[in-house]
Amino acid sequence: MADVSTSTKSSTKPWKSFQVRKRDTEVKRDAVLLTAAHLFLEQGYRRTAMSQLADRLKITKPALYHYFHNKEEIVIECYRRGIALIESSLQTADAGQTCGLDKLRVYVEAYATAVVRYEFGRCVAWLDDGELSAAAQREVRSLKRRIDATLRGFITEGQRDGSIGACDPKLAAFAIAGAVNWIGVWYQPGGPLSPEAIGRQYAELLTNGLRRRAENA
Amino acid sequence: MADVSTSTKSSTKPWKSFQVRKRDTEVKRDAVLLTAAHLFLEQGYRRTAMSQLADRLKITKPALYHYFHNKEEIVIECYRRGIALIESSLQTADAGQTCGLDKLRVYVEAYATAVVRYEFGRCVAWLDDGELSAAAQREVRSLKRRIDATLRGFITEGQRDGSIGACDPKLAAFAIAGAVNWIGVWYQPGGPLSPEAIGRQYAELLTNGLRRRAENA
Amino acid sequence: MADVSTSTKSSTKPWKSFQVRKRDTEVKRDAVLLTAAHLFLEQGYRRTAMSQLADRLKITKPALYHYFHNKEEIVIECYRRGIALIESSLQTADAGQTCGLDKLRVYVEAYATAVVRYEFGRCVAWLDDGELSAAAQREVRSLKRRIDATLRGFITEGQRDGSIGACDPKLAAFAIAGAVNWIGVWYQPGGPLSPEAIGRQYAELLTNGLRRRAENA
Amino acid sequence: MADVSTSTKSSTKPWKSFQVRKRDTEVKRDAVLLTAAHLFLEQGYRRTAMSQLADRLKITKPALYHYFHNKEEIVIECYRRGIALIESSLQTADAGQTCGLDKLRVYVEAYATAVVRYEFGRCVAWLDDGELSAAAQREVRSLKRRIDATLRGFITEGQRDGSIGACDPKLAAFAIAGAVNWIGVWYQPGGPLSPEAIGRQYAELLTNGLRRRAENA
DNA sequence: AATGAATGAGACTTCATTCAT
DNA sequence: GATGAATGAAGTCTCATTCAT
Repeated sequence: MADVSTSTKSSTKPWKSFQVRKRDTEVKRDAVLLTAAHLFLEQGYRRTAMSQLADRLKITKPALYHYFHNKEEIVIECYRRGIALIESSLQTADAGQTCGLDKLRVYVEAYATAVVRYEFGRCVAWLDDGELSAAAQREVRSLKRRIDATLRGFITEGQRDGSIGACDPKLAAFAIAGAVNWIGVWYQPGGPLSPEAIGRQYAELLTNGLRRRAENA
Repeated sequence: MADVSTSTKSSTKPWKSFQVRKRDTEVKRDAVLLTAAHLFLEQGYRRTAMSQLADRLKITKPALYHYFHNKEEIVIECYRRGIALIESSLQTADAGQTCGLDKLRVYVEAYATAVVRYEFGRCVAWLDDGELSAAAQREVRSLKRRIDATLRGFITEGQRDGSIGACDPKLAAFAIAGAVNWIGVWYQPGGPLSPEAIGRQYAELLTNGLRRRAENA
Repeated sequence: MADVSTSTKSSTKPWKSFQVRKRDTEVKRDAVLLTAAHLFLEQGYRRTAMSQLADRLKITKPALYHYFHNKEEIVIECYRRGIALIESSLQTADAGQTCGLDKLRVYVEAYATAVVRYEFGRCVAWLDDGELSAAAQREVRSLKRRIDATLRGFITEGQRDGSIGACDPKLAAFAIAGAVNWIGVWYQPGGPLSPEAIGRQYAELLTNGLRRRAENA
Repeated sequence: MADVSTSTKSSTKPWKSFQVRKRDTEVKRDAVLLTAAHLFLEQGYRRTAMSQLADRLKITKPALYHYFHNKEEIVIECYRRGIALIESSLQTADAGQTCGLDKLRVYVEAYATAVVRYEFGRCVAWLDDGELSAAAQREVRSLKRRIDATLRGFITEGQRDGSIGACDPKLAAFAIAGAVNWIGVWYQPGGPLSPEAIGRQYAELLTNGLRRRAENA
């Protein structure tokens, strides 16, 4: 922020242009969201006080209200970003697989990788949407239901095409989603494993299980 | 309430014996805990107000403080009961299996069944221990660590004895624990599946995976 | 409160009976309302802070919330009491007059007297109902409309029976209601004139005007 | 906005002359005051936020502070304009009447007409001067006292010259002022009655009353 | 054992106002 | 002159907890 003058292209103007200021605002909104996501993941939505958030950002409490109307709007935006990130991650996942089990594996890998990689993804996965207003809940639950439906769909498909054994698709989908969502509880950025590695192992475990397989271990 | 003495069956004693009174107290403490567990699971610890708990029990708020010193003591006791229930469930699980994979399967089945069956088990699995005091956290985390260690131990053992394929034991244990703990999020008593059935399926899925197996599907 | 023991009938009981305690609560609720009415009339609803109210009552702020759910509930109750007092005052007013002008005079006298006599009446007359929630506004405006309709009705009746001269009944009703409602602005209890005297003079002025009349001055 | 110079008619001058600029400023100050008066009358001084005022004027909040030092200065200026308008209306009223009653009638008509006609007049009549600082209050109350004194003076004069009957001049003045001030509560510009018509009827009612008079009905 | 009343700490939010540009 | 950003003070309300009875 100190060397803003050097970062603007035209050095002829003595004050920040609208563009720059608007960009600044966006940057700060993003900073608020990211810090909030961290705090929410650390402590939960309820226990995170606006003053804490303000302190960590080194701004005053009312300044937060410059960027967001209220506390809930902040979580909702975290959710929205997470939903978008997860959805775009999942879109790449449904192509080019031949059987239900393979589709499932690719899908789970994409989902798990997104949850690991993105703070906002972890918010969607882990935060308790019971805190949200009815309207906001609908938005979030719609995504979750879609993911759940996709999981069940692949499982049923796999059972039909013989790639997946007998099981209750509902229960299996719950187990898979649970394992992935739980990542939000333990994952700390900076560990030795890359998001992709974690995603791959999760997908492997949840589709093929732990048992050693003769053919493709 | 003034003439309680007349309402007891044995009119030989002018007031309830200590024994009876103590038993009454125990019964009420239990009722408090169970109701609290339900509320905590429904809404989370933070969002559950003491007044809500009192209302649902149809007693007054200060009466709660007769049975427990404070709100935290209530969760801690929920945790304790859950820990005890889970541990006793797990104790039966390590006997008579020959390979790591089998031990793991039996253990996971016992763990999942306990989480499904007991409200207090679900509290341990699902409630955020970040709400607890440092001392209480240690207690809870000790159990969780023990479970985690056992899971990892079985996985490593299975990898040594050839029953389990290559994978990161830490990650696999996280995935398993996550899937099971997540049960607290979706499980509602009264569904069509028994706790045992759910436990069995979870264990099956998390150890053998979804892939159809030629030999023993 | 110090001599409560002497005010309870049966001195045999060492603690206040439920009855007494309940009565105490009612007394305090009333005290809150009356103090609130005074403050609202002095400063308006908005400018009156709950802390001010608490201070004047020599209790703490949250104690107020023991008696009323929120600030609005307090004004609403002031309004309700005022409405009841005014309505019962007005009920005695419609009997035994022969012409519209006389009915009007008696009615205005009753209304003005009620506004002077009762703090809560002045609240209804003077407080800005724009502060209230939609539901509460309906309640208040219903009364005001009823009063307005009655005034207009008497005026039209008087014009038909010849006791009242030509004028716009709507405008006349506004003028009368305005004069009476304005009492809330200037009236201070403890002045030399009794509420009845003020009511009588208001009614006289607003119906017969100031002009000296030969026949019955 | 950057090329304002090109949009002015006389392109001979590179920037607006002081005169023009001063006039612009005056125009905008006036716009602020009028909009503020409307908002204050609709919602009261307290409930009207500076941001609301800025929004309705389609300018930013700090821009308001270019024209006025603070919120209070805005109301005070509304009051001042209202006072001026009312006073000049009243000055025309004391001429050429022979008895106290007639003087009163003409005065009341002028007062009522001014309150109806001018937003700022209604501000003086209706706004609660309790919001103002001590200094500002003195200014406003001085006007109100003057009006009150004049009303009382005419009433006493009328009682001496026989045109007005027996009554408490103080009370009568209150009633008259109240009826007129209350206009601010219900009057909406654009109704069927002209300000003059309303003023005349008010004056008639408040001096001669409603009773039909044989001689000059 | 149990109650109604009360409290202190702290949460979220609003708003008039000012600052740097 | 005007803007976006920021602030301090204050307000309403919640809630775990305690006191006197």
